[in-house]
Amino acid sequence: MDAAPPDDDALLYGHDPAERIVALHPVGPATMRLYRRRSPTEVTTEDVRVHPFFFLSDADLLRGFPRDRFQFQELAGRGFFRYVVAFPDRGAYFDALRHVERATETAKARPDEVYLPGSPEQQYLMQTGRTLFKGMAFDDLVRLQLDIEVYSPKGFPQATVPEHRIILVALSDSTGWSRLVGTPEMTEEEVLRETLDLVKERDPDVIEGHNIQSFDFPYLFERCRRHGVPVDLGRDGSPPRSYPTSMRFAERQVEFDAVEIAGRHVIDTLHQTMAFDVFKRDLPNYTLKGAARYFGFAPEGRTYVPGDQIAHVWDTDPHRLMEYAIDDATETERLARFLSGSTFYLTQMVPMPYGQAARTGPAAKVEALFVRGYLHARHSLPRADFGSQVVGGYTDVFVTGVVGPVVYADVESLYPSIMLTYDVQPKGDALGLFPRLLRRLTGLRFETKDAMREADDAHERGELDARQSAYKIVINSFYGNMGFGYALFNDFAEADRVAATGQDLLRQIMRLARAAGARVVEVDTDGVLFVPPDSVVGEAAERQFVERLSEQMPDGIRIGFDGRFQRMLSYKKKNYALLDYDGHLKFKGSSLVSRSSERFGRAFVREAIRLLLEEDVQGLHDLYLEHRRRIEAHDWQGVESFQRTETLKTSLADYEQAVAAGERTRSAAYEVAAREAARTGRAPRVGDRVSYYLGEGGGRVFEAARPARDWSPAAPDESTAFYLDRLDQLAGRFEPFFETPAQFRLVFSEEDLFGFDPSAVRLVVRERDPEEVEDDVPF
DNA sequence: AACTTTGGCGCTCCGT
DNA sequence: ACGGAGCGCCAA
Repeated sequence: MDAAPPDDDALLYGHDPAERIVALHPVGPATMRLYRRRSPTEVTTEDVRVHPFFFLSDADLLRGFPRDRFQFQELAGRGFFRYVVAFPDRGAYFDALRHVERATETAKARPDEVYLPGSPEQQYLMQTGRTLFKGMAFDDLVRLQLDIEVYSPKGFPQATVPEHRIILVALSDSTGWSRLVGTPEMTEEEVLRETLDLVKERDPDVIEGHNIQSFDFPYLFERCRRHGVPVDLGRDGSPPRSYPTSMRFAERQVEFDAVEIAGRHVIDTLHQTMAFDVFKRDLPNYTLKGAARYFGFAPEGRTYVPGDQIAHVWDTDPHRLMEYAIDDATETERLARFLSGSTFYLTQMVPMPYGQAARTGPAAKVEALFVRGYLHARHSLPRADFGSQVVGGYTDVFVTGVVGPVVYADVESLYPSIMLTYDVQPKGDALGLFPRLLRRLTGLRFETKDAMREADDAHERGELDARQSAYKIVINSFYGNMGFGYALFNDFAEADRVAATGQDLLRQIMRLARAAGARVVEVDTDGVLFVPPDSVVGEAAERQFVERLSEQMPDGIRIGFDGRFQRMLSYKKKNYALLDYDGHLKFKGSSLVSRSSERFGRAFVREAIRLLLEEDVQGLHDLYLEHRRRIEAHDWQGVESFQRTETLKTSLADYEQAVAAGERTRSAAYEVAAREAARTGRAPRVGDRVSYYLGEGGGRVFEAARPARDWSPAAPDESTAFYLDRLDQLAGRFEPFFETPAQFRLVFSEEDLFGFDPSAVRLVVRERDPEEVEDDVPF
């Protein structure tokens, strides 16, 4: 089977036949340039006329605006946005927006009587029903990787410091080509000119780099500006454009100036890595090397050069730095190949340029699909409802302590299944696109997964996997979109109905499992962890047990077997550890594995849990004493062992303002960042990570905190008292696992006047009866 | 300007 | 000493 997706579904893949547009960008007030791939190397251009447009609630709002400067059409249906208004050029478009703004007399820049469907490119794709990359496979793209090396003898490289300069640029592309630019004899200007010439010569569709948006590109452009080298990287010879934007990865926000290059796409593998980790929560860090090692993409025996030694290595052994740079480019290519497949396939569905699809969240993509569908049907659009969703997933824990064996069963695609089975549809969706799209996407995903299973070529399997995960992303976003306050097609009551039905189903599963003799340990949203009845022994029997549960579910709801474990340490809701049959421990929840804990603390908790699972009381006591000893002796691997690292969520100015207003209290990370900024003159950015430790001298944490890099093993000045407290605090988590608090204290203390006797200590399992909470379901 | 949701735990600060 | 509030990180 061809890895290219179907293109016969207008709703999903647009209304035009396959045409292989790889890029587009506005070139005038009323034109858009299309870049079409004709062959692996030939890209043709074509200028087309565009009509910037918006949706409007009331035609009267344009009364008095010159009639020859716009066209409008009344849309069908009783939606809120009942008119679509198109303009001959972007000047008229913006004039009209200002006109409407005045007419509505609101101070807001965007009166809510207008709906603006995205960037010019997105508008073009929406109104023509086109998509990018149609009929293409991922490998049809030419992707170029770029990695710069900067000479900065001391301190962080800064483009504005004259003596910091670009010495080396590694370039490679997806055809296997690669090149290094830079020798000790070359001037920076020569390096810059050759780099730009090579990029233009390779004519890539996509430029990729790790942190390229915030480091490589801004740095490169600034140095070019200083040398008067024109940055004509656009396919039309235009310079890059940039605009401030931000991306969110779960709780983390990253702000940067997004770079756009005419006719090409810019993909930052740092962002892709962070997006990946939102689901995995497993990466050691987000550096190129860290991510490459995690995924197994590091070239065998690759060269490593620590950042602060780049200048030194360049002076003494330039070839080593060259190997290092090309290894970086290789890793970037592998990372991008692995991480961008699903976005590539999303771009074939959603009317958005590739770079935009990589930057926006899933809700924006679902909305774009809906708006294109409604525009094509010439149907009016609903308005976003005010309010919020109330109901969420059901979570509870009934057993704490060490139990086993344990089986995890979950409802497959819980929310999508509910939405399909119970005919969920947001109230604004007059055309019924929601169920149609959901059904079609689900069908395509199953087809793709089937094809993936049958594919014998690993490469083809990879492509199909990327495609099915693109479907999955969109499918799962349908639910989130309904509960999103700014979504046109939101419906909080309907979102609540989905969540409440999910709760209902989960309680049903619990009852069935208990009735069949299982002990339910913990439930969370769509899955149940339970100890199977004594009669169920071995994987085959366990699977059969789950299958019987599944058979008792309503049609359309399937329960899957999602794992089996030797033992489990159940702590609290959403917090537990699982020991699989290979002896691997898996941790869940922030109280056991949070990255905000110090490394030594995480290691302590990990080892303690392993010992608890083995019921090794003597081992626990020894472990505790060993950690105490190390803290008292300053016996660390380095400051990394006990530093805390936090992400700055707001600017220092906003933080100070919030503190002054009494909206929040002072916090160590911001205080350390502020002191550092005052010292170095370099203001920290939102999303920056700050590492600090607690110095001796006491006081509140935010007062005693010191920058991690100031710590020296030669003169260790961390607060031993604080870290001993910290150890006890962490040990305190284990108290409920012991028969009595006194027994717990015996294990986690130094008092062994009469010697430590583990036989006096007993671990317990505490159990609560689920019936007592099984009240009526809210609906 | 852009923005998916609710549920949960632990740490820190600060007022009482 | 205790408990609420804010925040960061995590599960799904």
